[in-house]
Amino acid sequence: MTTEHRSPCPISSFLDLWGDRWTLIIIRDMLVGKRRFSDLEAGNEHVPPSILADRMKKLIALGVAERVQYQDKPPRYEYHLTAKGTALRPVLIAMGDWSEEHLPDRWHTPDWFRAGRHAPGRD
Amino acid sequence: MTTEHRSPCPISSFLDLWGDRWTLIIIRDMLVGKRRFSDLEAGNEHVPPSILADRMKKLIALGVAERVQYQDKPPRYEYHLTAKGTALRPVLIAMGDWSEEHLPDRWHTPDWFRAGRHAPGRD
DNA sequence: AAAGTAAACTTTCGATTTGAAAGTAACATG
DNA sequence: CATGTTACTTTCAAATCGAAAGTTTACTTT
Repeated sequence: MTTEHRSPCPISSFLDLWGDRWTLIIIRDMLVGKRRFSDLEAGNEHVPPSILADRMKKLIALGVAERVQYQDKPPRYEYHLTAKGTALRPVLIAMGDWSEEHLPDRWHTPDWFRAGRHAPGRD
Repeated sequence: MTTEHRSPCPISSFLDLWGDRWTLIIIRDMLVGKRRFSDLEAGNEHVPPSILADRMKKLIALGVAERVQYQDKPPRYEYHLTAKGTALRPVLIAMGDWSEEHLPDRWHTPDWFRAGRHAPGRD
């Protein structure tokens, strides 16, 4: 993966990496505490598994997530965000703020998300 | 244009609208004070004119920009952001902040951009 | 022991989107 | 009257998307 940037502008560079319809939705779900492929796949927006697999490879290649084996007998894996990944939270909050103010009938961003915590029930 | 949202989540709704490689770059340049098609086309990243035309139609349809005729004799038009459009600035700033911290050798977001002003020399 | 379930993916393939290049329309200028 | 400027549109091959089905490995149920 050649991480080529269209210009040295930090905004366009951000979009070079994350400017698509799915990647930041996956990051959102990981910030909420989801770790497993099937969990991420089953979200509200139904990421196709082909796209999810592709994006997880990209996240790992960019150092934003890590793949960890969490059991042996049937080999199973889960994903964790790195600090570089959790640092994306303010961007997602800003996006949510714009939508809540300018689009009708959107959900509210929960306080635990703003505060940097997981969804209640996850840890 | 059916503005269909994948879910009522404000983050995914934001990505339904702006989740691509070009639209927010165009918004960035408009926030910087660029108004004319040729100005927007000539930016650092070189938006193809076919994409620029398509995105401007979308911005207008969504109430984020307006098209104004600024001369008659050869009919010429320019674009202005609405309040709904300028409200995207905090999202772009958050994106830039992430890139400055996590990608090497990016430009710094200028203070006048953070402060909500145009580029020096534009008004 | 055969059948079914589950997790984590991969493969296939038609449809959509992208983006480079060239073309168009309406005038202005030299 | 030839060239330039602005604001686009058209064309088309290539890349990407995404729905559906298939694969692998191992455990669980009948």
